[in-house]
Amino acid sequence: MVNDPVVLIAEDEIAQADVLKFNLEAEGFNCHVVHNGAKALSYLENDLPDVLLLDWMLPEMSGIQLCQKLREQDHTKRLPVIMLTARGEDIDRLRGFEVGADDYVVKPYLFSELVARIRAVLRRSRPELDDEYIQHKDIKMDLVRQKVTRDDKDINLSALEFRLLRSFLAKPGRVLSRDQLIDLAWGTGIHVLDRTVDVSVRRLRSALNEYGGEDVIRTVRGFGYALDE
Amino acid sequence: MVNDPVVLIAEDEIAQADVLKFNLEAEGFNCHVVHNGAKALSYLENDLPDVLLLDWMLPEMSGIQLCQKLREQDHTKRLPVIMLTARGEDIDRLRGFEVGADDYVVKPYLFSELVARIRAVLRRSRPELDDEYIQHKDIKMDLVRQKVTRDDKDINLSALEFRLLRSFLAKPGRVLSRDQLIDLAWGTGIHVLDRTVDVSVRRLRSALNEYGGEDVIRTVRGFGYALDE
DNA sequence: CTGTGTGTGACAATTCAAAGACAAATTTTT
DNA sequence: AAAAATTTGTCTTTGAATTGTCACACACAG
Repeated sequence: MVNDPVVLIAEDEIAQADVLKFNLEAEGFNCHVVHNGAKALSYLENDLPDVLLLDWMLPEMSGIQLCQKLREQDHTKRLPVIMLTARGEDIDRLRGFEVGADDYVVKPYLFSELVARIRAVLRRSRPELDDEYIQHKDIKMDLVRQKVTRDDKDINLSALEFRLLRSFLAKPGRVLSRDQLIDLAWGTGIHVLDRTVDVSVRRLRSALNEYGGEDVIRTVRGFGYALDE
Repeated sequence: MVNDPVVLIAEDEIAQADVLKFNLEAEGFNCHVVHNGAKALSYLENDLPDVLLLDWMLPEMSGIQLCQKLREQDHTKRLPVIMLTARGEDIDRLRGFEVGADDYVVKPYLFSELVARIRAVLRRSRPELDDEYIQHKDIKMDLVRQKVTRDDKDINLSALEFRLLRSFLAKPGRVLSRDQLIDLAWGTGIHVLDRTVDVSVRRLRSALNEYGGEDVIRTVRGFGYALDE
């Protein structure tokens, strides 16, 4: 019998950490919570989790600093790290500055997506946990690699188009209003015009139909759009 | 006239409210967020959501106080309220219906459980919002897909015709006056002529009878219209 | 029959979404 | 760091569908 994967959550907001822990445990992860960088470090002296969920903003020692420190220490050098960042917090620094995170998730996140990311990171060390993807008709979406294929041919989507398609795939058939789509694909609190959704849907459509095939997105006049079933 | 159930989230922690909103929207709820009791009250002056998610600890006015206040006001008296409380916060008082919440969820909560509670409360107060389908004789209306079939053949309805038919289906057999229909299908406060209702009913009729079948809408001379039983 | 209320066809005003274009912002390449 | 390529948001135009109103025909009750 294999032990449940262990997740260390480094997050200063107690309420948020608790909700996270509770939900992840229901998904079969074993969680420990620490509320600042120092405690994370001292925890890691004794125990190595399978993955570290690291809030970008931590008191005393920021997520970046902690992450860099981890990369210096021999025993934590290969520890998988997933960063939790708020939108707008300079994500470039994450990639460009070679902080060394394995992945990052932007808040507010879809809980199911976070789980998928964790599973993906774990897959490296524990290959019995497999990849997470969504399929609908001939469209396959790999949540982790951010890749989409249709009829086994690669579809090239921008980040926004990817999130838009993901919103549709999450609830196939359901009519989503433009406002809902903005919340789901752009993010809560982001302000763009209704018409911008139309344009992005058009771009998504034409990307999906690049190699032929029927239009899978149904326009529902006066309401919004839906994925055809 | 949005179709999805509307959830008002009263929670002061922005990050937490955002994650909640994001996830609930992916489940098909339409969410609004307010960050304190006063704002919740003023929101409720104008709009009534289908359910209120209320954090026990709110700045300025606690969740309890707010809830009690809501029970005093006529228009919010029957508003379903789900309390979000931290463990240890005195749940007995909630149970002892001293406060008047319809249900409560203890933080940290399982996201899926919260969704289940919301659905349960919704089922009680507005069962038609929780259903995917409304059916009447050979007419099926799929609310989340915004599709109508009669005798399994697709019926093409405009947005207004859809809302009109939904109004009839919500109260099968009951005679609805033109004014009532205007409130239900056009929206409260919208001004159109009585005769406009007649014309829209005609259009709805002819759409429904496109592939044959009896007229299901009965004219009640001097009163209005009703769905035949 | 008569007057009120409803169905019908027609029409104009309005609303709505697709397409095309373009500039600002972002990312990638050089 | 500069240049090129891509992505993204907005605007305008265009065509089509929807919607509100009217004038007139018809139906029904008294």
